Formats: sequence, structure tokens, C-alpha cells
Amino acid sequence: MVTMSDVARLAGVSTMTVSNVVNNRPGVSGPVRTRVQEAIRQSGYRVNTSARTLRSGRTGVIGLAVPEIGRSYFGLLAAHVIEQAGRLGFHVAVEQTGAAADGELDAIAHSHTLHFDGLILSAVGLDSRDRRLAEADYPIVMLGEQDYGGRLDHVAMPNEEGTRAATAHLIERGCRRVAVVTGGALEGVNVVTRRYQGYLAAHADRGLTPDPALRFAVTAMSPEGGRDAAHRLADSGLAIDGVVCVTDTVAQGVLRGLADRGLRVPDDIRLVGYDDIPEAAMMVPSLSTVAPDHRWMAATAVELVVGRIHDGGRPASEHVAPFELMARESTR
Amino acid sequence: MVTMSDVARLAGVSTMTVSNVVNNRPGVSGPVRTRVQEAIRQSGYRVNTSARTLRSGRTGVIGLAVPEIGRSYFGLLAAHVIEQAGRLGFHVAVEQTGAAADGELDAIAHSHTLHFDGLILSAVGLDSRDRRLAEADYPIVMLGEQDYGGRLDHVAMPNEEGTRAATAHLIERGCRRVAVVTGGALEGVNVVTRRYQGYLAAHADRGLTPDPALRFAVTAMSPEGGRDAAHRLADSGLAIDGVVCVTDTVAQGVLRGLADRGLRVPDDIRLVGYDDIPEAAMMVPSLSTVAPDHRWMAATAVELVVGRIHDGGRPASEHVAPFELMARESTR
DNA sequence: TTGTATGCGTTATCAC
DNA sequence: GTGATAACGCATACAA
Repeated sequence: MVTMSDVARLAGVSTMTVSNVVNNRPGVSGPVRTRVQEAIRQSGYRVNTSARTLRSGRTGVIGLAVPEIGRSYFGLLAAHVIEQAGRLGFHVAVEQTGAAADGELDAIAHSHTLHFDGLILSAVGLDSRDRRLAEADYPIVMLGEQDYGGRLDHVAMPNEEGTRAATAHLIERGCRRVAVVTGGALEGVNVVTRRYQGYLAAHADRGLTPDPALRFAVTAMSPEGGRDAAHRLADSGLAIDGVVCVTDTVAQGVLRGLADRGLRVPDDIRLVGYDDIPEAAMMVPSLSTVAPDHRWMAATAVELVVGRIHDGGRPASEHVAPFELMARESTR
Repeated sequence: MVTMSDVARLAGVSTMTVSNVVNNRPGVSGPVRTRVQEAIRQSGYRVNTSARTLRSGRTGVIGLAVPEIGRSYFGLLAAHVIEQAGRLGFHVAVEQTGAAADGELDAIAHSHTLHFDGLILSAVGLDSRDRRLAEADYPIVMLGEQDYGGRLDHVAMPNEEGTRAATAHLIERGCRRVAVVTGGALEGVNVVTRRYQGYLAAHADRGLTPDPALRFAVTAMSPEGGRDAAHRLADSGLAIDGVVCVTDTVAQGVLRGLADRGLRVPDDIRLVGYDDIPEAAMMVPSLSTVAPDHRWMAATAVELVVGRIHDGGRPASEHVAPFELMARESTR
């Protein structure tokens, strides 16, 4: 391995000068800088991150903890986070939490162990008011989860507003009996609750009260969970002409489950999701959905961690992503 | 930050003894070991990875370079790799290469810089015979790409065999004019070429020669690329009763594109993909596809890197994943 | 503008 | 079975 001393010897300077050149610091004359750069090129020198980290306490790596990287939504999010972090000179290590509070706490502990400079936590099981979260002594940004504590930086989705708009969209399209497929086991989770409230709010806005029987809880926030819910929905015999889904991933399964029962979308039932995953536009029928600005969210989250890495004392802030309602075939 | 010396002081031993306990080394008496463990627990000590790395040259992190983590297939793969690596005590850092040789070379360079212990490279733009790949002086495993060089460990997909089986499946279902939607810009890429050859082979097996006009090249290996190809396919006016797609991701777009033109699957045209991404079973109609064992691939790749980390001299080996043909609604 | 000394936390080596 | 010491490669503080 070629070290700074090697480069220094080659360029006829001290290691310190090499260090200054490598880190683009001022205080090195033009000729010397060029000579050092040439020596670096020739020798194929690469900074040793570990040594730098040991010395400076920075790793240049941001942790990203998501429930499951295999789910489109989180894959998409990760893609944006990795891209944005790269722009700011950081690398990203991905953790999978398995959508459980335990996994999320593990991610925090791991981050500590691995000396990530900061952590972006897409939490579903962990409440940001969790004591153990606040105990972490380094930058954490919560992503995609509604927060109340205000102790941590937060990039939230327009959960209530988005679902409200989605539900309103169905009603405006003429739906009179709108069902909602929402979280089951994850009942306590804010994102689920807030979206459900959006569904209620859209009804309330029009002086309506939805039939409680039209609320279907998934057993899992997955296509399989959605499919199962759709079966129950279809088999219930209830008159239903619209469905609001808690996520696109669930909506995928709902669409499939309705097809299983011979129900056509949008002819028999209209359907709307949340997230605008890449598949949404490609589904048959294409899925109407709430599209929060994912790139904005990723960029904001990265900026927040990086900002906090450089200035840990800054007060926590909360940001809500803008969104757009994508009206596609499933509600035509 | 609490260091080994802190623990050592607390336990009344030397740092070396603490190190031995932390690393589960022999040569520490029972009582002392217990005392040290207790001190670790009390103090909340965590090893400093950077220091350990600096000293030992190992980071405990494996790099995973994929074209786009946002695509289902790679997200799924990453999920499995992360899981398997965790099982063996390694963390995973994900790089995005953007499906370009440049990005892939960057990943190699980055790995070097960050001192990953090894790299799993899901290459599409880079040929494993590339000189620069072989120059890398640390463990690299190629994933999902057919190799000929034999210089690197390789976990390949059953590209030709899989597509051959998929094509045969269509023919057995009664299709007489089977089109293929294959790679365009990525023409030189092995995975695409091999799959196309599987399409040809299935025909040759039956003494058939497919009409060259039935070959449609996508402009991008994405749903959008597939959709566009489907439009051209439908607008060609050619009699086509089956389509073999190079990937499920492309097939998603093809299905969508056929729907755009009022063509129904499987009634008008049968469709088969490759990969068995999670969405395949949830699509309407559900997508028949070639299902390589992703978990097996991830596990094998991780074992290979880890094995090579411990024994760099071992000769390179090549492994081909088993697969299964999933017959679903799109070919019914 | 450039160089020297020192220490970050850990582990390999060797002495006890 | 345990401990003292040096060294990994880099960057901070300060001297020149």
C-alpha cells in the first residue's frame, strides 16, 4: 500500500504538504502543489479512510436504514439518497430493519459501531419519541414518518393531506362508497394512522361519514397483504365503488386481488394508492396515486444529516414533502 | 467515547486482555474474561472500527455495486446480499453504477478507497475480461453476468437455459410467431446476448428459425423501454402471438405497451419474462417468468467474497444459479 | 509556505 | 495467562 510518506518522498516534501494538497487546503504554493499531484498520480496513492477516520472522527459514510430494500418504494428512496449523498461527497451504507423497532434500534447501534457520520432512518416501528432514539449521540434524520417530538430532524410525507386529496379525487369521480385498505398490525404507526385520518377528513369535508365496515386492515404492508384484503373486501358483499390504499405496494396487491374475484378496475371499482412507485405508471390499469416528491425528500434528508454533521447544535427541524396527485387509469 | 483503555482500567487489566476478550481469542482465563465482559457492559464500550481497520486492514464491509438500486430486481438482490452478509458478520455498502462501465470502474476505485474487504459487482457494462477489473488487487465477485475469462469468481444466471425454457414454454402453449424483446444499446452485454441465444436455441431445438423481423430491441432496460418496444411491435402489423422479454422489468413495460394498443394478454398475445421480480406474481395478468434462485445467488456471492477475503489465493470458480419456470396467467 | 512532533484506538509481537 | 511496547496512516498544533 502506498502511503502519504511514499508520496512525500517522491515529491520531495513532507507528509503534511501532501495532506494539504489532498484535502485542497490553502497554504501550498502552485509549483509544489503540482509536483505533489503528479507524485500522487504516479504512485497511485489513495487516502486511507480508516486512518483519516481514526484521526478526524469522520468516516464519510451515512447510514440509511429502511425496512426492506427489496420493496420498490424503499429502493427508489435509497437510489435518491445514494445519489444525493454522493453529490455531497458521502457514501451510503444500507441497513435493513425488517420494519421492526428492534431492527431500527440495531441500525442505530450499528451506526455507532461502524462510525457512520450520520443516520437516515426510515422508521416504521420506532416512534421518534422513543427514548432510545433520543439517546443516540450523533446525527439522525427521520424519514417518511410523522413526528411530534421535535427532537430530531424530520422529513415527513404529506400523509394526511395526500390521502385526503386521493379520497376526494375518488368522491369527485362519483364514488359513493369508498373503502380504505389501511395498516393492520402496524396500527400504532403514525404514517398509517395519518393516512387513515386523511381518508376520514376528505369525507368530513363533504359532510360525509364513511361506513366503518368499509375499513379493511392488511396483515402486512405488502402486495400479499393487499391481495388478501381485496379478497375480504370482495367477499364481504358490500357495495363498494372505490378503494383508497395506504401504499402503492399494497395497492398492487389489491388490484391483483380484485382481479382474482373478477372485479375490474376502474369499471367496477376505482382505485388509488400512495407513493407513486415506478411500477404505478406501468400497471394495467395504471395506478392513480399520491406522488410525494421523493427526490426532494432524499435531498432534504441528506442535507439535514450533512448539515448536522457539520453543526450538531442546530435545532431540529421538520419538513413536509410537496406532493402531486397523479390521476391515471385506475380512477378514470 | 469509551476506549479499550477505559475498559482495561475498569477491569484492572491491560488493553491487550480486553482486545483478546473482545475478539473471542483463547488465552484468557475464565474469571478475567468475565470481569472484562462486565466492564464492557457497564461502560457501554464499542470497538472503534476505524482503529481496528487501520491496524488489521479489514473493515468488515462488503461493497455491492448494482446498476440501479431502485429497480426491483436489484433491490431484491441487495436485500438478500445484505441479509446473507449480516449472517457472516459483514455489513454492506451499496453503490450505484448507472449501468455504465465507468460507474462500475468507479465502484472498484471507491471500494479501494473505502477499504471494503471485498466487492460484489453486478456488472452489465463491464466485461469481466476487462483488463482494469483484473488489476484490482482485492476480492471481487461478479454477479449475474456470464463470464468467459475465469479470472474472477462468478455467480451467473442460467441466461441461455432460462430463456430457452421460457421460449419453449410459449411454443408448447401453441405460439407460432414468437417475438423477442431484447437489449438494444446494451447489445454487447453478455446477459442480453445469452438470453437472445436461448430464444434462438428453443426454436432450433424444434427445427424452427424465427423470423428476424420478430426481434425488437429496447432503447433502455427499463419499463419505459419495454413499453416503447411493445408499441413498435404492435404497430408493425406483424402476426405475433407470443413475446419473450429479456427481463421482467422490461416485460412490465411490454404488458403496459400492449394494453396501450388494445392487445390483451394472454388472449391475443402470450408473454414471458425473466427474473421473477416480486411484482411478477402481482401483475394483471400475473407474469410467467424464469425464476433464478436469487437467495442462492446472493448467498453464493457472499460466501465467495468472504471466502476470498480469508484466502485470496483460491482459484476462481464459476457458479450458475438453478432456476424454475413460473407458469402464470400471461401464458395461460 | 513548509516541516516536526504527537496521538487517534487497536492489535501483533514479544517479554514476563 | 497477562502486560508493555510499537506501529498502522493520517491530521492537528505548533515551530521554523
